[in-house]
Parts: sequence; structure tokens; C-alpha cells
Amino acid sequence: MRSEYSISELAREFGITPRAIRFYEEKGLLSPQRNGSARIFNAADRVRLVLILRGKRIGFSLEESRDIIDMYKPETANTHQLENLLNKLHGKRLLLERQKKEINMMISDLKKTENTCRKALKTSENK
Amino acid sequence: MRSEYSISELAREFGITPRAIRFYEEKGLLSPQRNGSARIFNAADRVRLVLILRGKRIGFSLEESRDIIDMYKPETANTHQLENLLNKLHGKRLLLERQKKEINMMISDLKKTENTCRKALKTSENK
DNA sequence: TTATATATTTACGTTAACGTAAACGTAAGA
DNA sequence: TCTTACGTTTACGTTAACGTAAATATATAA
Repeated sequence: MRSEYSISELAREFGITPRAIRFYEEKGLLSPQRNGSARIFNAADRVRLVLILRGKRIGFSLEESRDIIDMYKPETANTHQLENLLNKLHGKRLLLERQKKEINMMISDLKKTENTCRKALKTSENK
Repeated sequence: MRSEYSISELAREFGITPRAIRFYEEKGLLSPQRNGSARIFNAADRVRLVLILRGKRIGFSLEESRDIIDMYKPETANTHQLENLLNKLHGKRLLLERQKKEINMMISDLKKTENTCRKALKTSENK
């Protein structure tokens, strides 16, 4: 595992296009270093990209993903900022837990329908 | 609980606009009866709307939600169609379970950051 | 030296999921 | 009878998240 990547290396690894990565940078979700004009991504950039794509898969907008990603840098925050951050983190977590419940509901719905389906198959076999 | 609703009643109940509901119908996710030109939604329509909105909250497109909703009507399917449906149901469920794992990862990430945050708060209090 | 692969910026195009507005019909209450 | 509330259709506008294409630079292998 190296710690530096070109744009097309990352694109290949994650099955996206360089255009998409540039777009994420344009929106302020990434800010890789440069070698001349060429972008150089490090391990931290890669992690941010993972978080972006994970966010996408669970229905987050880029804005929301940026909010979350930005929370990961505790930085040099004062007490007030830390409390603020803590509240935001907690809020996002509650949101995710609600989302998880909805997914559980859909899963159990699907299971039910699967069973109905299996029963219908059995009766049609005995025909 | 009644079993018939006007478009604005449903819109109010779910915090969306009548326009959105008409849009879902336009895309074939709903097909309410009519009283003249006015739409009348029944209990089944309402359930479909719940599924649409639930789908949205977990990041499904309307297309995907329609796929899922359409699975709920076992209809008068033959054996082959039932097997096909069963596969689709199973596929969607696997997808949802993967999605659930991603959410769990994000939740645990958020918890970690929350803890880091709390520790930083404690040390800044002892200062 | 030429072709191939990679990178850049700029800019216009596209799709989904509605928002917004216009123009209209209908039914009920003051 | 007039206004208020609700419904309709038609149609253009908008935002997010890229796709696509053009024009250009750079390095490397044949």
C-alpha cells in the first residue's frame, strides 16, 4: 500500500471517473496537494473519498457528507466549538439510527413477501 | 381512520406537496381512482406512498422504489414469474443488508469521534 | 520523432425530482 | 353573488451530480 495516488488510480480503485473526483474537490470535499498542476492524493484524501462514497450509498447528498467529514477534524477547537460539534455528531447519529430502523422495516417487509412467494410456488407445484 | 383521502390530505399528513404526489403518479408509482377529475386515494394508495417516502429516506430513487413496490403484488403469476420475483426480492434484501452494514460503520465512526470530542472537552476543562 | 497515456481547465449538456406559475373548473359559506 | 378553498392540466424553471467534449500540456515507450 502506497500513500500517494494519482487521480486515475483512485478512480479505478473505486469505480468512478476522474471527473467525479474533480467535482468533489470543486465542492470542497477534497483538497489534494499538487505537483505542478497534477493532483496528488494521500492516505487522508483516500479516506475522505471512502466516506464520500459510503455516504452516497446510504443516500446522503454531497453537502451532508461534507458536514460529516468535516466533523472528523477535531482541530484546534475551543470548548464552545467542541460542544457544538458534539451536538452535531449526536444529531447525525440519531438520524442514521432512524434510517437503520427504516431499513429493518423494509427488510422484514421483503422477507414477508418472499415467504408469500414461496408458498405460492409450493401450491403451484402441487397442482 | 378513513379509507379515502384527497390529495391535499395526504400531502398534509406526510409533509409533502400535492405536486410531488402528482409527480409520483406521473411516474407510475401511484394510480388513484378518480371522481370526475379529482383523485381519490384509498388505503392501498396510502401504503404505496409510505413505501415511496421510506425508500426516499434510505436513498432509493423513485425507479428503485417502484421496483420494490411492484414486487408486493404477487398477482396472478406463473411459476417462472414467481421464481423470478423471488430472486429480485432476495437481491433487494441483500442490497439493503449491505446498506445496513455501511450505516453501522458510519455510526461507530461517529461514536468514536464523539468520544475523542468528549476527551478533548475534559482536558480543556482541567485547564 | 511520433504515438500513447496521462494529466489539466473550461464549458456546455443531461437526468431526477420536483417547484412555481398560469389558466381554469367547482363547491361551499358570508 | 362574490370570495375562499380546493381541485385540475400544462409548461417552463431549478438544483444536484456529474457526463461529455474540446483544447492543451507532459512524459514515456516504440
